[in-house]
Amino acid sequence: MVMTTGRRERKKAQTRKALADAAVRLFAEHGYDGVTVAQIAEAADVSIATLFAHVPDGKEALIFDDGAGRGDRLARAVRERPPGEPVPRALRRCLAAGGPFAGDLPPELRRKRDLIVNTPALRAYSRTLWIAGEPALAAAIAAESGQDPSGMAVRALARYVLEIPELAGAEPDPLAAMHAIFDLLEPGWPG
Amino acid sequence: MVMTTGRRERKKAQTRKALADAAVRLFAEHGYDGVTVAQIAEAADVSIATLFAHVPDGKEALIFDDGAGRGDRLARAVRERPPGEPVPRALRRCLAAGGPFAGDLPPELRRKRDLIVNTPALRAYSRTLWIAGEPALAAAIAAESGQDPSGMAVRALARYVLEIPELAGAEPDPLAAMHAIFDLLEPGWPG
DNA sequence: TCTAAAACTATAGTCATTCTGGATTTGTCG
DNA sequence: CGACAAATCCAGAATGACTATAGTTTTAGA
Repeated sequence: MVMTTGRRERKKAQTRKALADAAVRLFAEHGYDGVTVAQIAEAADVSIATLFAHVPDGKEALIFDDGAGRGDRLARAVRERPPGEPVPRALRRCLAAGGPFAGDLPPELRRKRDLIVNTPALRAYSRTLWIAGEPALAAAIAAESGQDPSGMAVRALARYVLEIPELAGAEPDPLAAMHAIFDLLEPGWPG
Repeated sequence: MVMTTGRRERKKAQTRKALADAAVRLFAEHGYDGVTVAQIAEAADVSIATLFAHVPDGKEALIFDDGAGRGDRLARAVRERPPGEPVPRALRRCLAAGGPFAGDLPPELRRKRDLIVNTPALRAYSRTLWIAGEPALAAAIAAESGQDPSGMAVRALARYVLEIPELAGAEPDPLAAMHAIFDLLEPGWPG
């Protein structure tokens, strides 16, 4: 019996959000290295042990409370794209919509995005979140082009696409940079 | 006056090597996480403070004593390739010669390579060493194709090439995997 | 209400890394 | 040679992330 809306789950999500909010605020104020996990736990009014129970992946994971499913979104975009649309175009669309490429964000999210882009530890962790979706994306691409999902060509393609945010995110014009990379990858695209 | 062969430099290199040797041996015996830097310092007969003076980048950097210049080798391979040879072919040759792709290595080096490939922390650090050569490789590629060295297309190309070792290094046939990736990148290659 | 799982906490570790402050060694120059 | 400055070394303490333990509170569900 999975009661997804029990008080327990609600409190859990609430605490997780309090931790993420405290982390974003404090990081923005004092910088990532200028804040200790003890201070974040204090600000969220929980013990350090509880903090790590909620965020087992550690300090860098604190601000990423909105699920890890970044890479998986791309796989879904491929699978559910309009019929006839080429795979790379679907990927361009999906990438452009989120992550570092979205044009106008609420100031709160913009601050968070800048924080990630400008903090090496957070950028690196963000990359691992994206890359975790590699098998899913490789499977989706392979299904469309009739290739082996574990073959190197498909795997590399998935990896290269998933690394675009980190590669283009810090450019003056991230969106243009993203398209430039796709223009590079598309000629070799299978199928 | 830079006396490159003074006793000081010699002792320094000697200690650095002792640390690297002790680290490789202990890591191979007990695994990366099964060894503390204190044990490595002990085995090399130096204090912990001295260990960090020799290896400021920390535990992962211990076994990489042979200069960081991996990525730079690729840039040189491009610049000094035989006249008329396409850039990608020169890169294939250079990559195939070293890193995880070399066929027959002395058992000592093979053990070290397996250690790196099978240890996430070491693999990640190895990647940062490769990637550090991105600007140099991008400059070399740009010079050949008459493009802007800081343009996204060239930068992405350099990055993607430098990530081949991490991407293909763990495959059953690393060399074949490497060539598969180049077959993917070459159609979009500029110039 | 009763019970067992889940969540919370304080406390005490372990480990990597940095800092401090002083000793020792080495290159150089008079 | 002998002294001086720089580089090197070291013990020891401190910081900070993270883990392990063991006991307390809260909640879900019968």
